[in-house]
Amino acid sequence: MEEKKAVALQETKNKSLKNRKFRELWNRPGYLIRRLHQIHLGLFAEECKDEDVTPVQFGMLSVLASGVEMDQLTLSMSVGVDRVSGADVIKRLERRGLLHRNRSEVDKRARVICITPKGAEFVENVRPKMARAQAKLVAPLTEEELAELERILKKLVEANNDASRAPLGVN
Amino acid sequence: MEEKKAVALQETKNKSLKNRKFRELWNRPGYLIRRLHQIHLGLFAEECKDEDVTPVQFGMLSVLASGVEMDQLTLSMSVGVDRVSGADVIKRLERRGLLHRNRSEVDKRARVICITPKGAEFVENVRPKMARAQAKLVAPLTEEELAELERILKKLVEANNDASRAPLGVN
DNA sequence: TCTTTTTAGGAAGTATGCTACGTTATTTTT
DNA sequence: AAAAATAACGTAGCATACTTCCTAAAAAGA
Repeated sequence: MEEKKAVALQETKNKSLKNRKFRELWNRPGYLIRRLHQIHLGLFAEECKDEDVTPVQFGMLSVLASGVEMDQLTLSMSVGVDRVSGADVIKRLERRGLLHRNRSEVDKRARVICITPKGAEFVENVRPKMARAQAKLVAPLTEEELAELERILKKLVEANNDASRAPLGVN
Repeated sequence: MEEKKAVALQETKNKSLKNRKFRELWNRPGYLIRRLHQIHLGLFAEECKDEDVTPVQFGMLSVLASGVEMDQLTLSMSVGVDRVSGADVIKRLERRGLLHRNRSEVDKRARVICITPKGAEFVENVRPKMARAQAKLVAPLTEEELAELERILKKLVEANNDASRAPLGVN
């Protein structure tokens, strides 16, 4: 009983501690992550302004660039967006002639997505620009900090994967 | 001349190293950050499903909750979104009666935003849920890892602030 | 004072990223 | 084989988050 009380008290303490800690926007991890996401979008857009492409669009194309074919859902999941968002992105990429959406012979519900030669060329063209955006994003860090950041981010994404609305590896 | 050549060679090496490093989605910091951002949105939505509020909406309200008044631009910048996105969010919050948009007497262009009693109550109601979402997001980390993550994120956001499309402290 | 520039906001357009609902096709269960 | 569950996709709707172009007001400079 005594122990239980002590635990409850400790939990209350932790809770109010966290409430205090997260009181300012600047101390909320979620806020910092949102800001960094915005910054990456900005850097990516700047590097790729001639190509007019977004990180998600490039992500999809670079998955397809190895020559694999897959349905819309698999493709969406492999870049970590939900089915509907993915379908939108795919539609826009099709409109630009960077990929094909073929009806599957095996499964009449599915659309099989494959990259076009134009799309493959596009990927190789954009890849160095994407890499520059990534490099700029983490440029302020030392090598040790970058390694630590990547380790922690991967840990968080792996551990919380099911909390996302577009969890990976579900299908 | 020899030195210049060496430097150029080194740069080429670094570049191809980075190209190789960022080849897989999973090793792109921008990708990991986007995923973690999604995860936070998911956790926040889960905690606040009864209230139907987003992190940005809550961010705005919690800035206003101290009783300050400000124009739309200042408010938008203080939570790190651009003018237009901010105006949209403010419109929705006004529709729900959580804040007022009054024409400024001093500057006839500006709208002065202030929180309503209902809005203030809302903030206090939601604050613990927001804190729980933050806590869940970083729950997989040790205290040392959390401290390191926050330090690195702040460093990145500060250093890259101007790269964002909604830089802070500009106005 | 008058002109120029800057600033606050509105409106329209686009992309990402969801939820919810419906349709059709496939798979599983009975 | 028929019924039920599941799965892939489509459509509609909403929120965030930008861009660009516009108007009107304020500030700065000549």
